[in-house]
Amino acid sequence: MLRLYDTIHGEVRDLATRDAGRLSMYVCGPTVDNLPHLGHGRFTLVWDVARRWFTFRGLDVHFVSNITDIDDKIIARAQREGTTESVVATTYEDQWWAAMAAIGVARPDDVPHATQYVPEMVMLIESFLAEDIAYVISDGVYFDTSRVSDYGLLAGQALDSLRAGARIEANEEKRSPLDFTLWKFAKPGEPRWEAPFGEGRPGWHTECVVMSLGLLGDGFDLHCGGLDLKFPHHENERAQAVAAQRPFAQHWGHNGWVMVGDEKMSKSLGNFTSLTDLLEGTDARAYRLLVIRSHYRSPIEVSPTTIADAERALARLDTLARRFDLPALAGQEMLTQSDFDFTGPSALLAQRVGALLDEDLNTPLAVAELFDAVSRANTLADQGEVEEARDIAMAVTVLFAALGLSVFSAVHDSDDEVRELARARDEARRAGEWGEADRLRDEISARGWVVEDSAEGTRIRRG
RNA sequence: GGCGGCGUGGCCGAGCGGUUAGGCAGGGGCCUGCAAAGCCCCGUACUUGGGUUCGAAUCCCAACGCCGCCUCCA
Repeated sequence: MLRLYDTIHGEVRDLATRDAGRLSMYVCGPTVDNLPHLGHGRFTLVWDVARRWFTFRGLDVHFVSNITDIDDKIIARAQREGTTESVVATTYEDQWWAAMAAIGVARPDDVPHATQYVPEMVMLIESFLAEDIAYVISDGVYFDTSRVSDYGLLAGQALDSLRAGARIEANEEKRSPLDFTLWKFAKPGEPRWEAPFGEGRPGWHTECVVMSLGLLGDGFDLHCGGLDLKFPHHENERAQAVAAQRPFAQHWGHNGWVMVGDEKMSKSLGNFTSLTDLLEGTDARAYRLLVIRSHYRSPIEVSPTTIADAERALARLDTLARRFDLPALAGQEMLTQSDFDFTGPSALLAQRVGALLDEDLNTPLAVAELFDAVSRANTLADQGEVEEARDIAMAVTVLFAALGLSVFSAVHDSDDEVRELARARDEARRAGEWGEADRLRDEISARGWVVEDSAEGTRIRRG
């Protein structure tokens, strides 16, 4: 049984599914008003890993993640840049998918866009107005939070306590500072949709309820997002579902933050905060390894140091793949356990790693287990137990691939020139001309390559 | 003010009552013509002060420090 921490209950619980063998999962996606940042990278990686693991374990996962393509920030950017909202949204959505592809996050099964669901949202808001659960004031339509008796469930605080902590609200017309926008009336020049209660655009919280329920249906299984979305976003989504008398997500998952060292976060300091920047010049797999090396609910430190650390750890894995000539796995397509045959020494490994991941996705312990297995495989190979070693090494790459981390030989195509130098060096070595051999090695490394001598022959790899 | 989290060896990061986490970096060794890769060994860490316990990094209390949410945020 798969188990996962649930925010509402505050404990790890069985991830029971509404439909046997199927898991419906909604992850709040980005607002496309800017380049994706490291935090976006983390949440997408965390839930991509979860999705992949659930799939690996045999569940038929229906994974939905939205794109918020209309929002104040998008409007602001469009005005600032003298362009339209849809140009801004399209531009940054393209950047988003490019970054997702780069970090190996699989495409969701459905990608609802907020602007495609406006009529449904209008209907929902109308029904709230009809029952006085929502009310109209000068700048828009608001949701009356007092109408939901258990409001504050996700926040872990009662309505009164939340209200007491609310900051000074500029809008005096609201019944309560906690009441949130369902619909914003359009100001001159702003994009607008028709609605009986006035032209405007939907509020963010309304988008996600409508899209998640619309695509996954009542009482879907799992709703995920960053910890910061817990309140008010998820609280407000839930409040609307409750008010609409529709069973909502049965299980809530929230991932931890990305810490970027101190407050100094600038490209000039090499302290990149944009995912796009990070991906320039680093192996994207390093970020995934960094993410799975810690628990998804813990904060992680992302800095040039921790990324470089992960890159070196990755090299150790790639070296293993090179040693056994293992094929690269993972990518857009997801793996299923039933496609693999874990027998012999790898059976125990797969079983242990599986048990760890089944229990609230304990990726750090799973990774530790896998690194142990790397040592074991190398040791066995050193001792000549090649078959057994290969079996374990293979299982290591499969299990990493199950989490979306592709381990591969990284034998980049060296050019003819480098290959010729290597051949010349081999000849020199055969002739015992060590001075010449070393000189040739220097030439090879000056071109950015590393030569390795082994029983199986000379290998050239990227340094 | 309310709610919540965190402080682990040089760095990252698990563990959450008794066992070597793991990775990276560092030191020593084996292997190698020399390297690279790999393997072995090493550092003996848990903010502080009390307490509970046969036994605490792990539970309780307090203090200090850091962070998050209560406003848009992954």
